[in-house]
Amino acid sequence: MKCDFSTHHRMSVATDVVVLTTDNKPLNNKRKVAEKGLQILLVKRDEEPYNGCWALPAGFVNFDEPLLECAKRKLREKVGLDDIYLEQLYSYGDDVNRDIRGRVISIGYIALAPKEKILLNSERASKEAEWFWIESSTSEWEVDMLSFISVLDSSLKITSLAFDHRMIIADALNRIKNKIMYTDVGFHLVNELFTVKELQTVYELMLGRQVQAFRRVLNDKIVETEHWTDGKAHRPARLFKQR
Amino acid sequence: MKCDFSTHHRMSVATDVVVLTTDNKPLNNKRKVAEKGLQILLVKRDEEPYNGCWALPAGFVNFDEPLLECAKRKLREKVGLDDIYLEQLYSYGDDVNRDIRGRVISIGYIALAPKEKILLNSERASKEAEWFWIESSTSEWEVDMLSFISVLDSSLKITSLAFDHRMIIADALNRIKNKIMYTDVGFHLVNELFTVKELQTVYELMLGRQVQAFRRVLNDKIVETEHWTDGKAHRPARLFKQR
DNA sequence: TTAGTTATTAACATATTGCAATTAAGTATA
DNA sequence: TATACTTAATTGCAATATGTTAATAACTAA
Repeated sequence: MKCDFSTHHRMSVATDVVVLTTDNKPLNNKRKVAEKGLQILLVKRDEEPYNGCWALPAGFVNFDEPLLECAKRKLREKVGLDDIYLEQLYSYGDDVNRDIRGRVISIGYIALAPKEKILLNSERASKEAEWFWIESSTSEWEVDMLSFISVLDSSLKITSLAFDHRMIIADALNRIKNKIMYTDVGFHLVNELFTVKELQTVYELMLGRQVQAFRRVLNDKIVETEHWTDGKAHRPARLFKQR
Repeated sequence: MKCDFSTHHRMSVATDVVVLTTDNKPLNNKRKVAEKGLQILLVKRDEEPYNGCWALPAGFVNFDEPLLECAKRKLREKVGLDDIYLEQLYSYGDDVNRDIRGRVISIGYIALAPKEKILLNSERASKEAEWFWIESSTSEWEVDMLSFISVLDSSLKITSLAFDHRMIIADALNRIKNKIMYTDVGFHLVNELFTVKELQTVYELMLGRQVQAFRRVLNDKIVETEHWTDGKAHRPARLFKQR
């Protein structure tokens, strides 16, 4: 059977971006230590379906637009982000009814950046965009175990996200978890200059476990600089950069 | 700017499948040992563009068809394969002109199977499908270094493949290479019962290097059976199965 | 019987990692 | 100023994993 290149098989293609970063959690009464946590950027939808629901920054790919360019554009338009690390995650299109409006194939992307870099552009961000803490009750990033808690209002806990975005987020977290020890993706979540502790925290948050002798393990991926954290507290730490 | 769900952004979506297996290479005059090699299944196109060129088994996704189902269907239709391991690879759509006919997003898939399993269905295979040896002059699967040599006619060496299929193949090989030591994908390339040597060969072909003390490394992934290779040559080898 | 081939295990060196202790350099406070 | 406290960074040791080589086992072929 010849395949005719007509319109009968045309469908909509969208990109969905999982924007991840880390930040200091609010100080716990019991412990004075500034614990770090994982954050994800979500936007509140203002149209059907899922109107009012929180969702990943997403949008349709224009007919003459590269996929990656669409992901970048949506980050620019919806949350004012630019020049951020992006990698393709997975394509979602096995459930033909994943979007009630019609057949939509969605290309998932992962975006990573240190919080400082993102804050620079935050004034341009949409008012409907907000950071949420990512929590998981297991060391695995399982769909059922994921929860999202508002950074601004800890009483706001999202249990349902638009479309299949919960699954996309779980896939993104597992992707990073699986490759962080074997690749250099972790460096996208710290500044150009970073302390060993900062980088270690990123790795441990993604892995959901501690990493022993981190300095030794990462030794050939990082290089000392002559800069130090300013000594406002305790012993100053040496700043490193990626080799 | 609201996104209108009309037809202006609709495009064609296709699946491209990289079918990989291993087989015995023809006996070399100098060495009697039956060396193994990697093979890929390609089909000869019978329509424009790239009419007459070799290409990956591929085709357009129907409007109401899951992506994975489309990949399965194309393997059935074009090369008579069924019940074969399939995993999604990557989606190709950054070059808006990758198909001269219009905007086409292609979802790449990887299919793996031992040659014996594939041969069972070979009678149903298209006459225009053929296995090719995959060679690389480096230990990396680089696009420039890949070459494809016909299994049936060693003088037939493909230097150009249809569309961006050469890149898709390189991506597929690197994907398997990167995950074979940390996952169980390698088992899809051997039979249910296999010798240590057979599994080791699969790993070494994908990695492009030797793996020392393979039995020890894979020890917790395999389990002994009471079956042995039939003693037609030399010492019989114990057959294992996946744990 | 002996040499040749493949399979399998073992022995040893080296590399990596988990774990715990130690030293270093700052702050806070009595 | 002395002491306790906090964080940073290094070191030592045990346990595990891997690279390398050798030894042993089971069969074929001459």
